Amino acid sequence: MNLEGLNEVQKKAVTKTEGPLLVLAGAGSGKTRVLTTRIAYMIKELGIDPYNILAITFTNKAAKEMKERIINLIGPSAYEMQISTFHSFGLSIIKENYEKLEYKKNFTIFDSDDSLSVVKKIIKEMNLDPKQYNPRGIKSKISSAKNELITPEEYEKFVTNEYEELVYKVYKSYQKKLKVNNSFDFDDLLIMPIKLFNENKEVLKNYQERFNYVLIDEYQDTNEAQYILTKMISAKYKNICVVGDENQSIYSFRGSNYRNILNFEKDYANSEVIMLEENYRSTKNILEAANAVIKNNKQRKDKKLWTRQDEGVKIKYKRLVDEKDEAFFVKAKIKSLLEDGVTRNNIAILYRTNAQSRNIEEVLLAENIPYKVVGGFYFYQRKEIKDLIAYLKLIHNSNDDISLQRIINVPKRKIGLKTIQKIQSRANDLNSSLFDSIESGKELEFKKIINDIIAKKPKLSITELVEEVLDKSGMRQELKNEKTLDAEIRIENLEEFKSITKSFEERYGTIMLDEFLEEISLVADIEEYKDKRDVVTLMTVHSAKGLEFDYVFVIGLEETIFPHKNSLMDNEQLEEERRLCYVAITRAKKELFLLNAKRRRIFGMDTYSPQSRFIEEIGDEFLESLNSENDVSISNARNIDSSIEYKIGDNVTHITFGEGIVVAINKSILSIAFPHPYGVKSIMKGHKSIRKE
DNA sequence: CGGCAATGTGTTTTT
DNA sequence: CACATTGCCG
Repeated sequence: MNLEGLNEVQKKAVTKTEGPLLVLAGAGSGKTRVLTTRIAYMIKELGIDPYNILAITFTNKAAKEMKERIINLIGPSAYEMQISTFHSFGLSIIKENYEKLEYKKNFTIFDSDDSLSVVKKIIKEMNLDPKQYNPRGIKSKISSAKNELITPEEYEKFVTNEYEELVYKVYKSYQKKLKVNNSFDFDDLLIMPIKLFNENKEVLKNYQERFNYVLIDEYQDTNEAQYILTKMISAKYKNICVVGDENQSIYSFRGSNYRNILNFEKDYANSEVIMLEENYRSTKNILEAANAVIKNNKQRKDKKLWTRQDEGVKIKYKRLVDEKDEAFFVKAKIKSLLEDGVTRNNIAILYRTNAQSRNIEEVLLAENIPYKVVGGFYFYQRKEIKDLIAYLKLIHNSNDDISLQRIINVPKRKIGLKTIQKIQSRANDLNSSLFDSIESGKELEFKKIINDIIAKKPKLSITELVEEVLDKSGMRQELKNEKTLDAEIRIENLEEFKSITKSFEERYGTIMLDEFLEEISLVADIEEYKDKRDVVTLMTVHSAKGLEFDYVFVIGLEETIFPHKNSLMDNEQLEEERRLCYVAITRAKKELFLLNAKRRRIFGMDTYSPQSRFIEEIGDEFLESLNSENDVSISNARNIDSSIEYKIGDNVTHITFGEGIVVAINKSILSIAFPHPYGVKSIMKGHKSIRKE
């Protein structure tokens, strides 16, 4: 096993395999390399069975990457290893033990929207005004409680006011509903294994024996449930290695607690601590800028990253007129980088909120610069896709009342509120699911459709099953009848869904419905199923954690955006924004551009914000301002050939997005439907990026 | 029951 | 601005 090329500290982190180990790994300190080498070392040098190793990462992407890198190091035996996110690890335990949890095999997983629907429904049933009691707020309270491992019974004890009393009632009923629906929400994927282990010590023992080597990445982002789960699994052998950096803790809104990492030494006796402080990623300027920002946080261990690298060029800062100008600046800069021979894969644009991607997309689109948006909710969030998935969920688990209610009248079957109330009350009387309680009326026809598909299911592939649903449900026909552009796009999207199922089948062979539903509920990011292309990357700073790029643009550095307005009042939250900024800066290897806009349209309203405080915190030493007194907008240049006429239905080819169909024309703007995952894009008539067939 | 217009409400961040 | 929800009419 070749450990050359690792520094002394890294080598130690690789070879100290027994007992508790805390690796404090600063940004860019070669953490992933250490982790993968460590696992390879354990298997190859020490002969540890990969089956006995559990590695937990924070995102599916990280899990996938880690697995690939280990396979490169040691070959296919790495497939024996469990490398997954906390949530998919939890799910795998649930799958092996659903009976002990008193669930049926065909359980489903509720996504955040499903959970919200349940809460809304409960509030309605309690005859409360959802305006007065915001369902989102209540849902988030419930989720926090669950992640703190507080049961409804325990929650009741802490109730101090009317609102908490209400949350308690909703929480209790929420849990009951999940159970009746034979379903788990995201939080359950962590909690249920803990419950299982508490009630079945021998089950826990089996997992402890199996996973006698445990590795946890991004430990600073673990919440209470994840913390306890980790502790339980590793309690027997205590061969636990956690890796993290409290300066990069950015998920407290999800209950994560960076104190878990600070307390590690107290939690595990005889633990060893290794600090990786040499940064191999960024230039001195970038690294020092990051240090300058983070030192403003009071709550942190004092540690400082250093690098042997050159100073590099100063960070560029530019304040622009508005968000369009900002996007144009990014585009212009990217173009010149590309002309200098930089490849698109080495460029990223980072932002605080998902909504900010839009302006950038429009400009890149018009300029034929291929890009991908990572993590956007894009596809799976579309109505028609969610409807289709609801059909699949109901077919899989007929107890899923939430899915049933979503689609019982999709397409329109003249089943309205009255009918649903009727079914509901019969279901209550019979103590059955909505689906089982149906025995007459229009709804019986719906039931028949579902039952027919269920009967055919064993003989069908997922793609065929989807086809069957689109066909027999009447969804496709209804959209076809509409003959609107909107409907056409929806049909396109549904067809596109089949290309996902197909790529699944090509990749994994025959896949069962439950596996498929599982996958799409846990891996929301469609980019994961696509081949790597040479494109510019757009994503939130949160999604960028763990990644690196030669050239990084951070946009929207304004007070109220970054730091976000909701965080300005609370110092704890402000410090988290600052850590987020630290993450953003440290993504860059060679050059960093910081941008903001004087004026920005938010909710259709013009808003004016001063520059982000983080700009000043970096200071002139590392920062070069590109602002001058007489700045003018640069966003008026356009390249259009107005002589080309278009009509709806025209086939066009876009250099980046391939073949598309014109689905709408609004003055000089064309709406063109492109294949998945691009969807419908707006492009100027006659723009040089498109060619009429 | 469906359709349409009026009204209102919201965006941090993600498994 | 974009969308979801509500209220009213046929």
